[in-house]
Amino acid sequence: MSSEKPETRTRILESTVRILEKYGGRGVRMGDIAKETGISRQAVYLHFASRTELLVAAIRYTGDQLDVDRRLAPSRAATSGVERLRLYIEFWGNYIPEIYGLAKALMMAQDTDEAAAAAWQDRMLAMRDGCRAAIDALHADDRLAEGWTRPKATDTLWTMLLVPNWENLTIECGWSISEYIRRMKDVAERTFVSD
Amino acid sequence: MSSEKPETRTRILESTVRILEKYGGRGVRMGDIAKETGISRQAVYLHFASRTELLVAAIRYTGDQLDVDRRLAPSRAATSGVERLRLYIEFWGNYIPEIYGLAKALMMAQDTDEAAAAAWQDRMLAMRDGCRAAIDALHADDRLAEGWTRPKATDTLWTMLLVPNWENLTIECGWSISEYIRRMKDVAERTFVSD
DNA sequence: AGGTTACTTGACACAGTGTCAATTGACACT
DNA sequence: AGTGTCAATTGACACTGTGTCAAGTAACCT
Repeated sequence: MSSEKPETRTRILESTVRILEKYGGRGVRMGDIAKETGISRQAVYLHFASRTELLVAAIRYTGDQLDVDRRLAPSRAATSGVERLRLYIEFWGNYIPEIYGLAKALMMAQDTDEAAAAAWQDRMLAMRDGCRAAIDALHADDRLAEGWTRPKATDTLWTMLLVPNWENLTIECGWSISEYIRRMKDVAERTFVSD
Repeated sequence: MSSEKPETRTRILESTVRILEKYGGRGVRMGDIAKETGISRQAVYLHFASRTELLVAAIRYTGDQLDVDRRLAPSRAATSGVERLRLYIEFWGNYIPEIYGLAKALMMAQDTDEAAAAAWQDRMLAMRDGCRAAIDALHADDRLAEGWTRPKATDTLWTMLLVPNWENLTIECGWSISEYIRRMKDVAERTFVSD
């Protein structure tokens, strides 16, 4: 576990992230990852029992690398519910592009792979917690718009922020990251904030 | 093309829809479809050159069966922009559950299959037209909320109504169809309608 | 009877995942 | 030098699912 020389396991994870990012998660095979790492296909299996296990490890690895806690700090430190909501959307909007390749691969693996589904589910539930915290903060300020219960508002905000929506707006519609963030903040405010 | 006896092609389409609906689009193989139809796997290939072609034909077939034009009539007959928006969401919310199995299969095939991607894209662009019409109607009434251009509002409404969102709210969060419709109308109104 | 059409049967090529066994090369310990 | 161990290599193979191909069959039409 020391870090004197880049361990093969780590090198595999890094090239997995790199290559997945490059091809947007599409059609990346175990052999491609091995080639990118500069080892044999079987050597990958010495470190990860299956493609899914590798994908799951890769998303954990990038999560660690990207230091989610530090990025989340601003929204956690928000002094009002509205500010918390805005800062959380800002965090998330800047975070997605960094994990998109991985996310795409994991989302695609979901269809065939139970473990991948569970791993992605886990990540998305973590994101849901962030949404709930923002909605709760809004509610605590008595600024949650009428007609919403906290769970329903959480469901809705969570759904709005899902990766396929980001994908559609940025990749399909050609929005920039900053436009995505700006407009999602706007939509969320109009939808959830009273007054 | 007469309809005296159910043609094999039609029977294949019907069992495809049935089985896809049953398994939510997951893990349905050509052999399963053949078995469900009561013919050999190869017979399916006599009518459809590939799995994708079959899926595409199946979605067209259900589209025809479900008589989209009739269902769209109310929203097209709306006398105000707001009404048009609400009725369009109502149409769409009732329509998705009927095509969900197919939609899921087609969305999954997208990852590996160019033709499936094109077919689904085509359907989604048709849906986008409906969104644009609703936004245009709102704009014509001068009720499009400030900050929106018509294209950006169209992109956003379109994205909101995408199938994965429906999937998340109903299947994952457990919302009923009517709750989905009610709340989506509400969100869309708060987001796009001024006053 | 002959011909056409729709379907069946069984074999096979191909891609990608995952497994297995035999082998190599480097390093460490004695 | 000799031995053991560990990581990685090589090549073969099983398995699944798609799509292809060729030969055979059965019903229907004239």
